[in-house]
Amino acid sequence: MLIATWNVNSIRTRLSQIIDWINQVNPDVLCLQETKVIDDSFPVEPFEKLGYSVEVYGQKSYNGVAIISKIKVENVKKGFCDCKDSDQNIEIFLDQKRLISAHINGIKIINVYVPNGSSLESEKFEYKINWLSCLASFIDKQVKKGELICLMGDFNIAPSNLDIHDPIKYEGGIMASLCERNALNNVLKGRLIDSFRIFEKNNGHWSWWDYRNKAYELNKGWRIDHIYISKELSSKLKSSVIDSSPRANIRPSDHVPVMIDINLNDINVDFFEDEDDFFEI
DNA sequence: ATGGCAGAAGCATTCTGA
Repeated sequence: MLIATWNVNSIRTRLSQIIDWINQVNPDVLCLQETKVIDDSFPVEPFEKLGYSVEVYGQKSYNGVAIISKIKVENVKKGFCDCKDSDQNIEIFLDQKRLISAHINGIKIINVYVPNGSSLESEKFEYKINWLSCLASFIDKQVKKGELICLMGDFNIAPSNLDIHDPIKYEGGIMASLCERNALNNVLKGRLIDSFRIFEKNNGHWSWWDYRNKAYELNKGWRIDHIYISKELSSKLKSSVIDSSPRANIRPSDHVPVMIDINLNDINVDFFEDEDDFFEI
């Protein structure tokens, strides 16, 4: 089962590139961020023609997430709908469409577009940290329900200095601060694993290059797009890779796809047994 | 140290992103 995530920076501008990439890679599930369209304007037909169903949660101009899947999608949820008793007031998160989740093949697929935060002094930074706190509550709930989780998307955080081309220059700044890394680790709590780091321990692997200053030509990138999986899934993981090739396209997104290949042959049975246990509680 | 590039809205220029 191939599961991918890609911040496409406008679904309408990037549509043909996304279709080309799907035809090359043939993912089972593709999670998109920064679609930048209201749901009625999302171009669903090109995906449906290729045998995919499309679930969208978007808004005008900014943000917007979508799940595109060849496998049956169930129990679609939009936003932090399961966080009512957390210590966060989720009302402030309702107008920014940044999270969509669903069950696919017995796995809870959670697609996120984490706020950028602008700078550490900004009000947007506080929003980012609060948003991540709410995400932590959301994940806590899923774990308590016994879900197997695949949490992916644009996190706008480099988890370690290995994930920045020049960690000295950017140390402590936006996307690299201890505050953001702590907030991310509070989401993961050790129970969700960075799939990419299971296979690759070295630096030099980027998922985003700034449009400015010839960042791509100079390979000055960051790894800020991630796929986190439940510990229980890690032994089933066959690969986790970043496909940097679409960054060389004409008019590319500034992000590239990240994907995992996971062997689900013997997972569903275990999962549904666990689910029965859960419902008896 | 600073500015730089891209997309949306909408028609000149501003806002936002990372």
